[in-house]
Amino acid sequence: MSWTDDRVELLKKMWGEGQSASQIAKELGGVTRNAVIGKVHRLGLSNRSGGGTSAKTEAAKPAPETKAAKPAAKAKPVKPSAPKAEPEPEKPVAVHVPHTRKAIIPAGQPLPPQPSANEISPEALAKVSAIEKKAKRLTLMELTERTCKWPVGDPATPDFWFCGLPVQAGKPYCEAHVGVAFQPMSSRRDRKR
DNA sequence: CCCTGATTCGC
DNA sequence: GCGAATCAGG
Repeated sequence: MSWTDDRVELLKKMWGEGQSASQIAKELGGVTRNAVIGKVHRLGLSNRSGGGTSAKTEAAKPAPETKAAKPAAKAKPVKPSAPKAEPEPEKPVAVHVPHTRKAIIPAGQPLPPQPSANEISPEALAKVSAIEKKAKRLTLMELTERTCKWPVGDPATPDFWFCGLPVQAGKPYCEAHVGVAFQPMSSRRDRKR
């Protein structure tokens, strides 16, 4: 397969839409994701401009050493990683409070934040509902590093299970559940005084 | 282990 | 120009 004008155009389009290289390669057919990435670079649109997703602006390497001489001493340049001060409220796994049970939470204690009690995008919820039909229904011990750890059901009930669908990129949940687990930010100023 | 993009280099 | 192999990371 060659990069016809048509295919290049589709490549540009999909890349602009934030599609992954593998996705694009699959769509195009006859090429691998490497080919796509290589082409993207050659086209000079390596950076997804326009406020895309994670735009990696890799700083220029001070020493573009050749591959021939790279023993093991990896000169680590300075890492100007800005200190992220994001108080992201990560929800602990398996701490979902069963609404039906009554004696698990000590009396007088404030309830831990429940994700389901929040106002989540209806679309995200629908996505979750849909995804839960396909869930693998894993038990706690079946969970691995790459299975979605989203709990479903009442922990005090036989039909309690974890989503178990493949997670993505180090996140604890699958794509759908990440959507509801990590709230952007909202409905926090109800503490209006 | 799955995925992602980035880079290199023989072709 | 092309893309597999490799690198680097989530």
